[in-house]
Amino acid sequence: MKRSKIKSLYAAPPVGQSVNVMGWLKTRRGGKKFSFAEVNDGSTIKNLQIVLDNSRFDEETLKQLTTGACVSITGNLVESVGQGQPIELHAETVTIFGPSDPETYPLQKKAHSLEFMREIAHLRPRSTTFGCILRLRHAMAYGIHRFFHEKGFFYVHTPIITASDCEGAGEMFTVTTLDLAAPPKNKDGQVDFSADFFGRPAHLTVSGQLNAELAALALSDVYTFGPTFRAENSNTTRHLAEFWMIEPEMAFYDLHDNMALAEEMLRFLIRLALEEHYDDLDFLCATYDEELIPRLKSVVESPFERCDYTRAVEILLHSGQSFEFSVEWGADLQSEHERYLVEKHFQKPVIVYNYPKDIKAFYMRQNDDGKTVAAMDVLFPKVGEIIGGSQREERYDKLLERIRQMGLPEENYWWYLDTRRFGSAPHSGFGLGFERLLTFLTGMGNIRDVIPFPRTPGNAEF
RNA sequence: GCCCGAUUAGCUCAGUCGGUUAGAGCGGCUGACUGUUAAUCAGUAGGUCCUUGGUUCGAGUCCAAGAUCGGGCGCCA
Repeated sequence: MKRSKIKSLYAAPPVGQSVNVMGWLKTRRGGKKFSFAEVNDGSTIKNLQIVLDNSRFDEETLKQLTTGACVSITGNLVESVGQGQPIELHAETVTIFGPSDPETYPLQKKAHSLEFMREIAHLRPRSTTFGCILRLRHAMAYGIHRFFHEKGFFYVHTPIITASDCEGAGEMFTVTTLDLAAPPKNKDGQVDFSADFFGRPAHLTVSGQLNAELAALALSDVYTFGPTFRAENSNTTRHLAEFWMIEPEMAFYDLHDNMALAEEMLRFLIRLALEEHYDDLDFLCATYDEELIPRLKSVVESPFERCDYTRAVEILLHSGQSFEFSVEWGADLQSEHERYLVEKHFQKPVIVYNYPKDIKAFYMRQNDDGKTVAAMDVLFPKVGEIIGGSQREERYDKLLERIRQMGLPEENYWWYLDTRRFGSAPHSGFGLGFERLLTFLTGMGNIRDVIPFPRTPGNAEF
């Protein structure tokens, strides 16, 4: 018999028919005559209740129906007599694929702390919470491709291994095949990377942006969506050493077009989650954060605030709030400042734009005022900065000037500068941190709980 | 990297002023129960009190160092 997924049984119950389900037991309740088990196969948050007439099964089989066991059950699907579920399966045959010793299986039929589940990351996909998160993570990945595809964007694959440091800042992981115990040295005693695999120093990418720009200056609208790596010693609930980033890059977009696209995408994705994955969100809302669904709805329903940096500074200076870090034109906004703007002053997502040029990257387009660049950050409640982007500097001379001013190795950027020498075009783009989006969407307080296998300083288990 | 806090049973935690035999709930196991919903009821097992050193007649409790975890900040997405 063909196996049915539980999601499809709930969607269109074949009541009165014989069906087969396969999955993992969440719990079993035993009685003298009947036993009740709940099986979950991950296709949906919902479990299917299995009813077993104890007299039909040998004791050994019933004994092996423990929390965590993997089973295949065939039987008659019927409308449930009991309250709490519309349908249930009256078991006729039971096969135990993988028993699970209840004394040592770490996931019990009770709530566990998120901290504990991080320690059992190899088993936490079996938990209800992580099942929700993995389904939502998929939904957002799919939604991102769908959003861009429907707008005529092309998905480009930018390299994971790179010899350039995109922003001239940020610690990178080195990629090498040299013998670390005895690397070849040159005359000056430095490691001789000409003997390395790539014949030069190589790193894991911190951003696909520069490569995406190359594609945008041919295909007009493109995006990358891939893993990125930062070797920063960041110990927060918002940072990972390995994370996924979505980076669209669009020719002929100015900063305001860029902001409009970012807003449209975020609202599209959150609406998608609310419409198609309400079950999962509802569980997370009830379990972890009762404000979750209202917050998601408010983002979908009300437009984001636009606020230029200079005005943001004015608002903060006149806020009457005392901040740990003082507010001053020219300094970057601190977390506490961003939080005030989003959560207190505007009470909705805010896009801050036109930042002082000295605190932003070399590739951002200089504004006519000579002081600011066409940068923008999308700030969300609870999670803070979720997107950073800009209109790119398309003028060769201005770009080269910034590279030199910032002391970057000009020779590394010859190919990037070439795009400004041949058919340069105004263009813009941004980077969305995938896990930050998921942190916001799921209401999880820690970014380590929205990625299957988090990599952070000192932690690469699993 | 900086600043706080925590670490006691499988999990979540309590443990008073330093005192003799370290507790609870949940989970597990055993049994009872005619359809249960994180079932209920009864019983039962389960401990390197993070590690090392120190103070003390005596340390889960006080002190120091270290480890690990958590939160905040910085860097950013």
